[in-house]
Amino acid sequence: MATRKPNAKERILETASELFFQKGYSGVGINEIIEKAGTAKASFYQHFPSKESLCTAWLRSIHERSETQRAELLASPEPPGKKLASYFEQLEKFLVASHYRGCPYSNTGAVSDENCPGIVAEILNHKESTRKFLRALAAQAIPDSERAAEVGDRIFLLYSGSTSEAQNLKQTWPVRVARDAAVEMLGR
Amino acid sequence: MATRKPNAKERILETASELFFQKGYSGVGINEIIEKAGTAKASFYQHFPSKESLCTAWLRSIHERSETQRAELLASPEPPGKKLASYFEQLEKFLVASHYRGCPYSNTGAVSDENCPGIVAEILNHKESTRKFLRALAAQAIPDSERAAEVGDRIFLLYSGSTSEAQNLKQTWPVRVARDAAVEMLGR
DNA sequence: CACTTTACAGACAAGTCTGTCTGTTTACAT
DNA sequence: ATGTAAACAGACAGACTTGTCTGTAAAGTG
Repeated sequence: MATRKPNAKERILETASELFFQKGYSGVGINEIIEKAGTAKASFYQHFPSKESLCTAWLRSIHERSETQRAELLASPEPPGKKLASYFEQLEKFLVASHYRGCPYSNTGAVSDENCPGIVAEILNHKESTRKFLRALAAQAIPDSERAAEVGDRIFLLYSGSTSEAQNLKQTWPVRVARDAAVEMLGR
Repeated sequence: MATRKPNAKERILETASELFFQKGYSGVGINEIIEKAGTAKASFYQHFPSKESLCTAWLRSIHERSETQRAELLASPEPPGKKLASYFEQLEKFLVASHYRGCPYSNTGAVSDENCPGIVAEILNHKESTRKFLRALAAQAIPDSERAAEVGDRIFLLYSGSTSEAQNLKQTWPVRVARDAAVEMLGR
């Protein structure tokens, strides 16, 4: 027995991604992760120096995925209003599929101590990146660049608020309300 | 020694309020609470059957405080736009004073398990109450009641999003951006 | 075949957590 | 003054936490 399976690191990261997202960073322990990933504890600490570093690896991986999605959307030839609407509709699908677990970054930030600089930095990076994306999308519809930045920021807040409240209320109306408000903002 | 101080329950609740808010529900233990409150563990469990019940008592107490503030604001004779602006400015002061700890309800909801029905109910209650308040405030400026409800919901999302992102970014601009957007929404 | 990398199993340390329990002391009201 | 309620101190149980350590087994490479 003890059949050695390769790619322990990948298995750990995938399992941890699922668990961190569904149960929150502080709600999951190393023991549960390695048990569900089918690895030994020594294998874990060979690849990750600490639980926090596993967390930052997770946040970074989902950040990269969303970055490519956003780049594709920005480059798409559809009208900006339609792209924005479909961005919110993507969010709605994501929230329903994940049982309204909300934003992984905000959730993690709500529990991680101040003495977790790596995690805090990852959250900051992702949030600023989201803001930048929405400003760029707004700029595709609004010529005045100063006004576009302002509208982009407003949409950023609607996006964040709808994610958070859909999580709290376990309902989808916040996302639809935010989508309509955001699209209206673009349309002038 | 062992000078018996009365009002152990109050001291516990006050201490826990401070700690839960600053460090998050899952980041604070019973031992820390009773130590800082200067009570014995037995005294704690005489007043609260569990940590969760202490948490719901905390959430309820701050909910009641904000309810009276909102009732006063709704009844004030100032124009609705001004009231809304000052509601956001209150939020900004609160966030700065608390070192950007964000919304106690959302923060608690991000970590409490699904098997904490009392906490979940308290969050739901507060959030629905906030939504109702903002709908009522919007109705004071918008005659069409259906449109007022829609605008109230949008402001609710701006309010939530600005709180959340001010926490993540540790900056105040989200609150000011949300305030301006919200006031504009009322003004037509 | 020999060597190195990778993963395995699992005990262990040192600390945390919630909650229970026993017993003592203080304050107050009758 | 006597009974009762509330608060005290603190040991204890049992489970959990992160991280370390020792040793072994399997796979790939020269």
